[in-house]
Amino acid sequence: MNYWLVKSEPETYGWHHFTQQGRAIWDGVRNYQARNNLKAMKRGDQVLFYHSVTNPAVVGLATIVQEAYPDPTVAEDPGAASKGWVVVELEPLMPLDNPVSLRHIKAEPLLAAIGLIKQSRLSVMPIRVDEFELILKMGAKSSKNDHELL
DNA sequence: GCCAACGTTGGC
DNA sequence: GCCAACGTTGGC
Repeated sequence: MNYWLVKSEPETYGWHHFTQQGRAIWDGVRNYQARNNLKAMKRGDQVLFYHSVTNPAVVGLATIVQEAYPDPTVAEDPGAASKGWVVVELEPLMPLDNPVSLRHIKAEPLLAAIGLIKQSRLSVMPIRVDEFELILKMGAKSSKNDHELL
């Protein structure tokens, strides 16, 4: 099992929209490193859903329900066809009771090496299992970490 | 709105 | 192959 984080701007495609829809085709990724991460995703992998730009925070947990296949939106994107862009499909598992803000992530020494901080512009990235579990713990209801960090 | 980080493009 | 110019992402 692998763990990942994907970013989305809530104004464009937020957690709420995702859960209403029930399933998302993660299309439009046009960065090679992000694409390689999409290709490495396996069915059942767990994915942290992160809101970027507006109130940046991890807001929910999702899972991979369909592994990578060619991005159908490439058809309307002249010049992109040869670059091997792919999509995966995601389904929501659960929201975090307390969204874990970027502020809190930066304040947590155990998360100092997380890709979210190290490579702030990457939109699809792997997460270590210990980082993943800690973020879920921080996002759980009445977490000890909230009191420490707030 | 500004700016830093960083990826892409194109001239040479 | 180098590098300047430019575009995009995303935090603040």
